Amino acid sequence: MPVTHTSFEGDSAEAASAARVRVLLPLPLAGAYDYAVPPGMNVAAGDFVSVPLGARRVAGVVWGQATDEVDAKKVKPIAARLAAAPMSDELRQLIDWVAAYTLSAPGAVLRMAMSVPEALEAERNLVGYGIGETGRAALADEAAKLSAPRRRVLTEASHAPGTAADLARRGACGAGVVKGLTRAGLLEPVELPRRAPLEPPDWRLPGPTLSSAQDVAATELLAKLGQGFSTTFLDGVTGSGKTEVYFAAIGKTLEQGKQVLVLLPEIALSAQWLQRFAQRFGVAPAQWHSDLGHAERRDTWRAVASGEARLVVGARSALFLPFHELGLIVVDEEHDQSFKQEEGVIYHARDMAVVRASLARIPIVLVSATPSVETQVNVDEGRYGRLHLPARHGSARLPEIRLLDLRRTPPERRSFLAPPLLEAMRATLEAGEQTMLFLNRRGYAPLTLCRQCGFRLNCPNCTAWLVEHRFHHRLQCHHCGHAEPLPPLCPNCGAAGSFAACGPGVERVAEEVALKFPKARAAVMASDTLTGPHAAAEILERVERHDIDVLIGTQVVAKGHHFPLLTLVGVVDADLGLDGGDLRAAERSFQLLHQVAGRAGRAEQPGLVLVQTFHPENQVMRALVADDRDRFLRLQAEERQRHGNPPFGRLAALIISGDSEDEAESAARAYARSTPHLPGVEVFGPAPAPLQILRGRHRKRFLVKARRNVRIQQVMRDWLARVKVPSTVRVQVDIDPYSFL
DNA sequence: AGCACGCCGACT
DNA sequence: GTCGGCGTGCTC
Repeated sequence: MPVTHTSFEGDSAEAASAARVRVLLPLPLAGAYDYAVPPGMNVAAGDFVSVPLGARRVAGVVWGQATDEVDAKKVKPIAARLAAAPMSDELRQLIDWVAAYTLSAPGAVLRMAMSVPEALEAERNLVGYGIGETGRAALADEAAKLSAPRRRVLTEASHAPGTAADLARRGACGAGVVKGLTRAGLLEPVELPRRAPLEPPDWRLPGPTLSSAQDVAATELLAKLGQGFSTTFLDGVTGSGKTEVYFAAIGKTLEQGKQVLVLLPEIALSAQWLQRFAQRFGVAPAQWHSDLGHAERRDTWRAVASGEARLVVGARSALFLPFHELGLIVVDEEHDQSFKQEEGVIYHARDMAVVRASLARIPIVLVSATPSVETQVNVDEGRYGRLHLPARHGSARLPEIRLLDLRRTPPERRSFLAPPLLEAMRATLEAGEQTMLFLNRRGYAPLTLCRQCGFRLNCPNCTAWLVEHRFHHRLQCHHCGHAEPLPPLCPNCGAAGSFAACGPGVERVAEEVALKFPKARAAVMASDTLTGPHAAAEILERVERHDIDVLIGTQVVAKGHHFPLLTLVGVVDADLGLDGGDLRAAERSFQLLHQVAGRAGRAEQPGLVLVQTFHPENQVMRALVADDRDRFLRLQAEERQRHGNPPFGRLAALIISGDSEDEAESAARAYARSTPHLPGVEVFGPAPAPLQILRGRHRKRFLVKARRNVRIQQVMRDWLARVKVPSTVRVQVDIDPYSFL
């Protein structure tokens, strides 16, 4: 093949363009840019390159053959080909796919796959010092004149080389001694690896004995490995042993020499999963999440690209890691909303994981005890397979769930726990057992108002109330992070001491518990009272040791963790998630409450769950009490079908925001004038967004609803192209919106 | 995303 | 008289 400067195929007929390639840059540009391949350089699609862009140099990826459309005068040569292993075809296809699906710039998607630019540079080893021939001779020669520090350092170096600082520390002397020894030729510079190599997970370790149901499921799952793309929903309640089933598939995939990706929500809080993995495979897995340090990120990215990391467990962004030999993807807690990224490139990691698996021609397993309606419908319609695990004999039985109708048994004034719940708590305490109170609301009170004039304390940047946090002595906005001290006087009427807290948050429930059960040891667990994963682990340990009688928490307490003495769960306000025009509100409530309820009880003694609600007749409450998930899902699916909602129809949101109400309003009018009128497409709006002002920006929303067979991306693209708005106006498209704020 | 170019307020 | 604010627009 006449490879002038590139190694693309079929370029013999266009020798001129053969020297030009498209390079995708990790920037939100409309498309890839063309660059000339300098003589002597050889590049292929997927190669990482460094290219000039304006005055700077940017790393990018060769995306393909260039056309000759761009003026030759503009085209600059590639500066260098980078050492990193080229990006796989599969990952490049995923990036294009996600960009097209979400209506994002391809470069913006690429940026997620190139989140650590330093990882592209060749791995540099550390300069260290080891003992040389002369040094060894000097050390062996008793008569040699060696100072005590020099002798200590040489002895240390003879055991193992190290960096200058390392040897000085081990020899208990200054760095000058190492320097001197090097100058004298007794120590010689050597290259040291920058970090210890990753231990691969050991799939040979014997797993636990599987129950017959687990064994059947595992066998079926194993049969799918290496057989191309398939999607399997692994269905089972907590304690049914789902994890062991997919661990079997992981072991087999590792044995076949393939890499594995496990996506988890909120990885920072799942120390328990890591522990389980380590128990099963002998080592901690490589991790990928937002609180990794810089060096750790770089090393992990490289280890994935080089194939050193055989398994990665990560949050949604791990989806864009540069695997080359991916053999299996697992999405645990597939229903969890945190898989939906709501900023920047707006995408759903579970759905895009299915796309990656399909492009890579590998199996993917979605795991949940309370599947999303989307997944359930995909199973019903035969697109996804299903493996079901019944609750295991001898495992925790489902607790008894009882509704407390707050209209019939209201709590006392200024109190939030109804008498039957207080009574159950008293009995639980007396029995020496533990209670968990669940309220999905951080802080002390969601609203603070002035009793004199009725003024409500609002966020200056958002259309939202400020939430009082007594723990931090502040008022906080839960949308933009604004925080301020509680003002001494009412900012509106100047009254002193007139503030009244309205409604409960976890801190206020804790106050009530302290008041009514002064002897009980209580603790609050919410995302803002925890300083990190360690803090969470510490509280859970205290619960385990029975240093805590009552644990009060937000949804961070809903996941995992079985405490044998935890026999009572109280849901303080089960109606919290029900309102709002969100089509997934009921589903989300069910998932959360089901998960919370699962915290109560143990094998010998099933627990009790008391659910405080004003709507005992609500579908969610009835499904909870009857423990009838499948019927609930069926009803939800039917309702979505009746209204043409996803997955039976398609939704897209258009969010317009500007610095002023006027700006947002006039931009919204411009879009309204060009609203698409197409068969099977309905447009709602413009409406002020429920959060009219968010982070100081005024917002308007359109909602587009289309029949399933409509290419909604094309509809949105055309609409956007018809309208011109000032550049200060931001226009975001959210395909398959989950949040309606 | 950077970075430069470009027109209006407080300083040497 | 300049230094510098960040609005606007481009980068193959």
